[in-house]
Amino acid sequence: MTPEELSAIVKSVLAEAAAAGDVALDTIPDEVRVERPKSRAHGDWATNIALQLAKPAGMKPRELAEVLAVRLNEQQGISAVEIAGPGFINITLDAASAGQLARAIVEAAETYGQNQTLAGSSINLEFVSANPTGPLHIGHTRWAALGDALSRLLRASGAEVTNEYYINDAGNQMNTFAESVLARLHGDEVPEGGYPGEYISELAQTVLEHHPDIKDQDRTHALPIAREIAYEEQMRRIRTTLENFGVHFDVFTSERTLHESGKLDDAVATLREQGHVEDRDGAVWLRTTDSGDDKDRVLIKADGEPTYFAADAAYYLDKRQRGFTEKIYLLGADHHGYVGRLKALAACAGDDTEHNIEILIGQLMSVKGAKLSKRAGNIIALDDLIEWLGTDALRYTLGRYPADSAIDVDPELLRSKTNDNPVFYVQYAHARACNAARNAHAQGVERTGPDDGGGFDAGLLSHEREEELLAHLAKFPTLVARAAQLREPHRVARYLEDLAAAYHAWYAKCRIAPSVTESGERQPVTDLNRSRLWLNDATVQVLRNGLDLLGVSAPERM
RNA sequence: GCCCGAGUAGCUCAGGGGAUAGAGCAGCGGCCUUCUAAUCCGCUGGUCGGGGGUUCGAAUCCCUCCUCGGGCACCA
Repeated sequence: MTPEELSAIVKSVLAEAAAAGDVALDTIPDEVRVERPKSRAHGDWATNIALQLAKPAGMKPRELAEVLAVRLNEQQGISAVEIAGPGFINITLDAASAGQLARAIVEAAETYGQNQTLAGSSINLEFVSANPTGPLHIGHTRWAALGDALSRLLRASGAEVTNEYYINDAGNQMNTFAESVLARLHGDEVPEGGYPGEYISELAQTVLEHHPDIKDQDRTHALPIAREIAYEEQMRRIRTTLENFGVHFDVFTSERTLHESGKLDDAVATLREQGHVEDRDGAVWLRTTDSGDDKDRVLIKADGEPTYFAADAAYYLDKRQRGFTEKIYLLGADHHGYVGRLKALAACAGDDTEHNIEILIGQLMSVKGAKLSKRAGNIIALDDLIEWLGTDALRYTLGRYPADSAIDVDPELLRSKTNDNPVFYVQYAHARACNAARNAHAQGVERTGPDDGGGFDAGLLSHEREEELLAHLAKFPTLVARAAQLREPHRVARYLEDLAAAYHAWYAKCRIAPSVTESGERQPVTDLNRSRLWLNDATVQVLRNGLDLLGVSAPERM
C-alpha cells in the first residue's frame, strides 16, 4: 500500500464519519497528508488530520482522532491504529499489505512515480538561452542541469513541456562577434571589446573553409558572411555540448526572426491596443509600472531602434500565442532585475502573473580551482567541466542543491569514488542491486517461481530493514509530484540518497540468494528468496527512475 | 538607498507550521570464509545569526536588526 492509497482511505473514512454524523464537517479537505514518522515507534504512517480539523469540527483533536481511529481499524491492510501526542493518528500496515508494493513497482516499471498532478498544463520552459557568440560556460551549466531535470519532473507529473532556448542573435553583439572572427582571419588582434579565445580562430577557420576568398573581400562585404557562418558553427557547437550534457531542447527561437517576421512591430501594436504603450521623449515606452515594475521600460529607442526588451515582449506574446498555459523562465541571480519587467510584461499582455508566468531565480555556482579555458577565452567552459568531472557527477551534484542556494563545487569530491560522493553512492546502490539480481538468477532464483503466484509472498517481507526499504519505495510518487509542484528537482536527489541508504542497510542484513552451508551445500530456493528478489528489483527500478529524472545514468556494473 | 537570496553540528548542506532538528564528511570505536567493504553498525557533536510577535505547537509564518552574496541600463 502506498501513502496515496492510505491517504484515500483516510479521506473516505472521514467522509463516512461525517455522513454518519460522528463528525460535524461540511467539507472534507482535498489533501490528507500521510507521512512517514521520524520514529518507528510511531507506526508506519501518520496523519495530523485530526489536529487540522479539530477546530472546524468543534471537537478536541484527540476525540476526533478517536472517531477516525475506530473506523480506520476496520479497513483492510491496516493492522494497528494508535492515537498519540496531541492527536496524531499513527497507522501500522499488515506486512503483506506493505510488501505487495514490491510487486506493484516491478510491474509498473518506468511508470512508477509518474503521476497526473500537473495533467492539463502546457508548459514552456526556457533555460540556458546563452548568446551564440561563444561556448557554453560555467554560468550556463547549472541551468542546463536544473532546467532539464525540472522538465523531466514536470513531464513525469503529467504536464506537457516544451524545452526552449532563446538565441540572442540580433543586435550589435553579432557584428562585434563577426569583427573578432574577421580580425583572427587576418591574423590581427581582436578589437577592443571583442571576443577573445581561441575558439574565434577556429570559427575563422570554418569561415575560410566555406569562403576561401573571404580575405580578399572588403570588410563591409565580408562581415555578414563571416557573421553568418561563424554564428551557425557556434550554435552547432553549443548544441553538441548540450547533447553531451544530456540536455535536449525542443525549440530554438531566434531573436532575429522575431524582428524579421514583423512580430516585434505586432507586439508593440498589440500592447498599444491594450493601452499600456506611451510615446515619451521621442521613444516608445511600455508602462510596466502599471503592473508593479519599478520603472517603465523603453520598447523603441529615440533613434528608432527597438530595445532588447521589445524582443522580449514579442517573444512573450509569441509564446502566449502558441498556447502555453505556463511560461517558466530559469534565470541566474545576475538576471534578477528582469523579474519585475517580465512579470509586468505578462500582465500588460493580459496574463495572470500568478499562474501564467513563473520566473525561477537561481544563485550562481563556482568550481574550486577550475581553470579558465584558453580555448574558450576568459571563461570556464562547460565542455572542459564535462571532460574534467563527467556528465553524471556534474548533473547529479548540480541537481542535489536547491536553486536558491549558492554552491561551490569541490572537484576532488566529484572525482572521488567513495561515500563522500553522493552520485557514486546512489549509482553504486543501483549497480550492487543489479549484481545481486544477476547472482540470484545464477542460483536459480526467479521472480516467476514454480507456483501460480510466482513465488511471491508479500507477507514474508517483514524484516525490519524490509519494512524500512518498502516505506522509502512507497514515498516515491508523492515525492515526484511534490518536487514537480515546487519546481525543486533537488528533492529527487536527496530522496535517492535516502533510498540508497535503505537499500544498503537491507542488503547487509537480508540475503536474496540462498546461502551456502559450511559443507558447501547450497540451500534450496524458497519463496523468501523469490520475494526478496522482487523487492530488490523494485529498488533497482525506483533508483533508475529517480536517476533518470535527474538525467544521470544508472550503471548496471561498476 | 531600493529589490532578491542566504545565515542550521568543526566542514558541506537538507528540512520551510507538528512528535526527541537530520544526512554526508571530519573525529572516536566496531563488522569481511557466503550475493560488490565504493557497503554496513555504534558513539561524539546544536543558543537553527540576534531580538520581538502570531498559536495548542515556530528552524519553519510576521516585524525588526546584524552579517554575507547578487541585482538595480533608451546594453546585448
